[in-house]
Amino acid sequence: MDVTSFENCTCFNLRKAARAVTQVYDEALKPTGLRATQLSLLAMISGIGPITISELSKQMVMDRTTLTRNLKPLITQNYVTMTIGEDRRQRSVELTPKGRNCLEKATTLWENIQRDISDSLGSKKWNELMKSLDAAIDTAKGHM
Amino acid sequence: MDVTSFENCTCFNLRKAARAVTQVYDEALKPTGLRATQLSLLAMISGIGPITISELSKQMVMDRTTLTRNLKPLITQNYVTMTIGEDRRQRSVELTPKGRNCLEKATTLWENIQRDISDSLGSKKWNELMKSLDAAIDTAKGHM
DNA sequence: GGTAATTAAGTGCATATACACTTATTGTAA
DNA sequence: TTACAATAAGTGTATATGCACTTAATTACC
Repeated sequence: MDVTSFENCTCFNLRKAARAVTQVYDEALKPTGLRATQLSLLAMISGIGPITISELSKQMVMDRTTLTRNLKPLITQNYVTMTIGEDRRQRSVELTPKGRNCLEKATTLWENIQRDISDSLGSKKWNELMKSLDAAIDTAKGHM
Repeated sequence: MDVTSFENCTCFNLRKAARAVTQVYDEALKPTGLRATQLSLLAMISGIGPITISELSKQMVMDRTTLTRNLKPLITQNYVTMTIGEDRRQRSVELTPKGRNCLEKATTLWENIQRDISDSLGSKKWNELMKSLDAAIDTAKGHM
């Protein structure tokens, strides 16, 4: 494959795939009112919360200011609380019971679409995709 | 690998990788004033233009309304022209000489970062990534 | 030829993304 | 202890993304 052909742009193809797959996940998650990114956030906070904005942004590989804004609708809907930490510069982010409940309900739908997509891809190709993405993220981090 | 573990969410990992890689490409393209998405658009229009909005949006796997908005800054900067087609519902999109010139200059920078990233990944892993992304896009399209 | 269905594109709204800059707080060194 | 450096987070601005709805033009059917 020709690396220097525009149609093989790593960035373009990653974004294209992200757009396509996000639409499928968003559609599947519609009954929950959550977008794919929001579910990722709830799941991440559930797994490692209480956590600060900066730390969470590192875990998500997401700009800190992007994270702040992505948290906003989740806080408005009372899925997440943001409180001032011991170090008063920090903010501590945590799931509410309502957020945990929403996450639990969304998990079923997520599992369905996640399995659906990985089945369609086939186990081998899905594993390759996951490994390739991890490698791409590592490589990109090395260039930042 | 466990398909039903949140950290292996296909959508989350695709978006995460897209974020990380986009930042690297955007940084590399800074001297041109183009973002990665804008360069993709110029390159695509250059390759297949003149083309209608709907057709271009299909090629980009990008929502038509997203495309309209992404074209705006390129039109403002006079890199792209949008004219009314024979069928007056359609818009015909095309590169200007200025746009072609900008694309040409950006191509060198793009080739550098594209090669840099694929070299870091290694030829084998990069090829796997490209193939996996293509497969993911096809699978997603099948679910839309 | 006229009306209904179809098609092409735009707008309103909301989220997603990140850089540059600012504000508030904490740590450090003279 | 005070002044400066470092750290955590928010805001302004601009692009990126797509759904729901609207407008304009063409096609199809009678």
